[in-house]
Amino acid sequence: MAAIFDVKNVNHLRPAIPRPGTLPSPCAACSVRHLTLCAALEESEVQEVAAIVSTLEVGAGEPLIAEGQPAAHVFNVTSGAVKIYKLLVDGRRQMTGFLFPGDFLGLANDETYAYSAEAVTASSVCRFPRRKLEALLRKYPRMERRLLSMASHELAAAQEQMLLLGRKTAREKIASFLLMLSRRAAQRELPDDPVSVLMSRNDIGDYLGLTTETVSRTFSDLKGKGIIELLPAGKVRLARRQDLEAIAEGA
Amino acid sequence: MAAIFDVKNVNHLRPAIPRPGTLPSPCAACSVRHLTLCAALEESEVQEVAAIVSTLEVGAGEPLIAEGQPAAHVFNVTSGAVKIYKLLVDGRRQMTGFLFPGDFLGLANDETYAYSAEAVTASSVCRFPRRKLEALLRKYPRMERRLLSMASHELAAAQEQMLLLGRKTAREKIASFLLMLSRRAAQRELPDDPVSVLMSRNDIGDYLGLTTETVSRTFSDLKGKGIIELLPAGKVRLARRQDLEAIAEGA
DNA sequence: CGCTACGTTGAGAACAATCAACCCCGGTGG
DNA sequence: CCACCGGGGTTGATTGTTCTCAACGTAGCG
Repeated sequence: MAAIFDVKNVNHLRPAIPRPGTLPSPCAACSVRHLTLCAALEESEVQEVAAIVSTLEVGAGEPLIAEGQPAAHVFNVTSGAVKIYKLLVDGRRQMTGFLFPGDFLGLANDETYAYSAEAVTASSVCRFPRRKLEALLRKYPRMERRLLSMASHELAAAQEQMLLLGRKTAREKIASFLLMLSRRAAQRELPDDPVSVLMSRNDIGDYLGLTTETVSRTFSDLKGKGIIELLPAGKVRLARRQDLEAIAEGA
Repeated sequence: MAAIFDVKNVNHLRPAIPRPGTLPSPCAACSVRHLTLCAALEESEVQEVAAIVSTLEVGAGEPLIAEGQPAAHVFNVTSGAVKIYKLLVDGRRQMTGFLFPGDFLGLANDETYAYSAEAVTASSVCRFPRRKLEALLRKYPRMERRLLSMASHELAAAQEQMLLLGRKTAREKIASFLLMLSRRAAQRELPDDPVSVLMSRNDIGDYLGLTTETVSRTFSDLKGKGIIELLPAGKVRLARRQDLEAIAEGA
């Protein structure tokens, strides 16, 4: 339990390619640009972004930001998977999101982060100093508009998640979760039917407001009914997607 | 139960002052401007906003927007209280927010609203045609920045609410709810200690992921312990705010 | 004056949490 | 090489918080 609090030290973040001076623009080859903030920019403008970002690699389980820390940076996930969460004083945890390539994190109202973030699997992120990004946003209103659009999308997702947390049963939550993963994989042109579930049962529980045991039991139950199949390496086949969708919507 | 579905017809929205031609600028006297989108604007620019808004009055319980409808307008609450919510197919409802003067609603990614909204008490709202507002945002980037700031604030609130829904007990939820109402009243310079709880037990339940009965029981319980006092007209005195805060945070 | 909507309280049921045992796997060190 | 350990996952038994069903009180309104 104590381990969840070990999110203070963010010093083990390492630059991806530790060869200053020989760095090619990390943005030029960015494979998720069409999904991110930078989708709003012309090729030439991307250069300016490249000038202010650092690319970082984070190992599985390593912290990226911690709730309450000064919000100095904004991040963009470029590979892997990141989880963001909030804690109660006694250690209860609520995952507020899983982030995949193209998703951003670190927007803050006041001067500190409102949540913690840590890598689920080995991941890379690009990091923008907040001040410099703000300057860039002022220069390129299209970029700001893009950010607003992304935030508004996040807001809609958050409301969907509130519906799930407040009103869905364990079964409905798991069904919704698998479909969400599948849809997001599809958006990124990754396999969406045997869908890859990278996070632990415990992480899933903390995302859905359930315990590990209930998550595990519910997976088994859905498997028993032939609605899903549990494959090796965390893959899940959505054998009867229609049924899964009906369950997710509360039918 | 069927009644919750009667949110289709939004034709009973009435202009506040049905005397076209003699309308004074509704924005000039706007008492919540410092809390809204328009906080970003100069006096002269507010004129341009005034040119595109309509002011509407909505009676208690009347719908404002319905999930799935074409998202033609964005709204700003100027008086009263509005609830926004999502429904499951069988009628289960999750309130995703209570809105007070200065709050906005109607941001949409795609072309339809992601949630329904209805007045809790008699309220007034100002309504922006979405297209025209977008044009204005393009013209005044400060306004767009203000909107981003409001959206990002909403996002933080949504994450806090996810923590509540997924991980707090009934007691903690009610304590958090009362403190939230108190804080928001204070922001608006309204009485924040005997705090005014305008919504029904059922609405509160649908906001906190509880049933009416549990909400009622939990209020009674907190009253029994001397932590709150239930006064007439839906007022609640936070007799021991410290304790309430400790409960809300899970201590 | 009776109706309906809302709130409160009680009794019992149910879903998910808790406590606990066990398995499997990968890593480590004897 | 294998025994040990720890983390993650599964399953079982039991508990408990919240839901459900039900009754009743009260206030507002036609």
